[in-house]
Amino acid sequence: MASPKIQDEELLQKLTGVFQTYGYEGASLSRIAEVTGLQRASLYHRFPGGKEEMAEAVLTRVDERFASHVLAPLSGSGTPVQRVKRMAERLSEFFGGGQCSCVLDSLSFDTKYHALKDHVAESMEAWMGAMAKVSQDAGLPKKTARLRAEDALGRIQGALVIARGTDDRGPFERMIKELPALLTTKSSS
Amino acid sequence: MASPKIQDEELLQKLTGVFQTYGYEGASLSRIAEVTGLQRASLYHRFPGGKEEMAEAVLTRVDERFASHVLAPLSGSGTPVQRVKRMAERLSEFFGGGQCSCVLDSLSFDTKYHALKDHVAESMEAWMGAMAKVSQDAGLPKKTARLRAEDALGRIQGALVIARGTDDRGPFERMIKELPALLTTKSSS
DNA sequence: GTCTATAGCTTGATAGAC
DNA sequence: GTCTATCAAGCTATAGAC
Repeated sequence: MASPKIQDEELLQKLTGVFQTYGYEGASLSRIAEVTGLQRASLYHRFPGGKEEMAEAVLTRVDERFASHVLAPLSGSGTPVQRVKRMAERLSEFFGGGQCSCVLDSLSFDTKYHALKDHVAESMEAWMGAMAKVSQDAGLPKKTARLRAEDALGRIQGALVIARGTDDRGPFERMIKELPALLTTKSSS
Repeated sequence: MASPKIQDEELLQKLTGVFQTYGYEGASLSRIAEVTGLQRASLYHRFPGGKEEMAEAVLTRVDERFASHVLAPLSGSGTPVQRVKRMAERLSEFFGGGQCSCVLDSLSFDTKYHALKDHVAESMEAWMGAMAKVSQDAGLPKKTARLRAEDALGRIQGALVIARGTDDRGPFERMIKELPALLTTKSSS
């Protein structure tokens, strides 16, 4: 065929959804084929490395979208508080107001592919680094900023776990509102 | 045989470890057989309902151990702050200082067994309820206490996700220290 | 209560036609 | 680039001996 049945971007988007919802082991090729509309053999044409390559591609795309869409406002214009507020808005969009799980959670359980866990660790590190930076911009000491960034990532991940477990997105929404103060005020809100 | 090759308590303990580490789909019967020392057929004798029953049994045991070991101090003697401190100690023990994942996370991803997610929701609710109660004992208004309990569960789950993802248990340890203030002080610490 | 053996299905992955 | 057909291996689950 001249053009693919499904474009890379849409393919990766659907792949991400499957890994978010079912985790690595639960994301069977049959399920992926069903969701994407491609047969298993076609998936191997797009990802010769199989499921491992699919998961890596998903993490890489999430890194990129996170950097360019969610974290970008952190190093943009405005006061640190304003920047974190924009980041929090993007974050909420990214996770569908809390109804989507994070692949850094769903893909961090043990599998036979060790490289996956390493990638997850790097993604978390990058995420925390960006948040620590804006926290420093807000005038917090370096070490304090780092701790706040760790707190922030923890709250985000925790709120997503609660949302998935209880179908209550309230905690996620509150966390989004509290994020600016958490990352920028000198004494915890 | 007169007595089982492995006692119920130890069997459930090992089962819990497998579900924590690999999630529901990743917890294959081969792996469970290997870890427990029982053959697959023997596992079906102990759990006629198969893997679904094993996961349910794990959640039920976690509920019990949580209630009797971790949450019990919350309704015990002492000031609310002292009670939360004891709970936090037990919590840290329970999760090996952060190196174990929580089955409420690992078992909350979509599977074909819907009842699992319902059980997870109930367990989270019970956990939050116990924490909200001690928070009320500390003098916080009912609604505030509930929000603090949601925050607390979120921080715990988030810290465990970070620990699994980055192999850094620092955030977990800090969270443990901050838990008493989070649940008992009138304005967030 | 545990075992060996096995059934039947699903998995991840490959070969080759179009 | 996608497909049908196929493979070996893994999976959950069961039957029946001891």
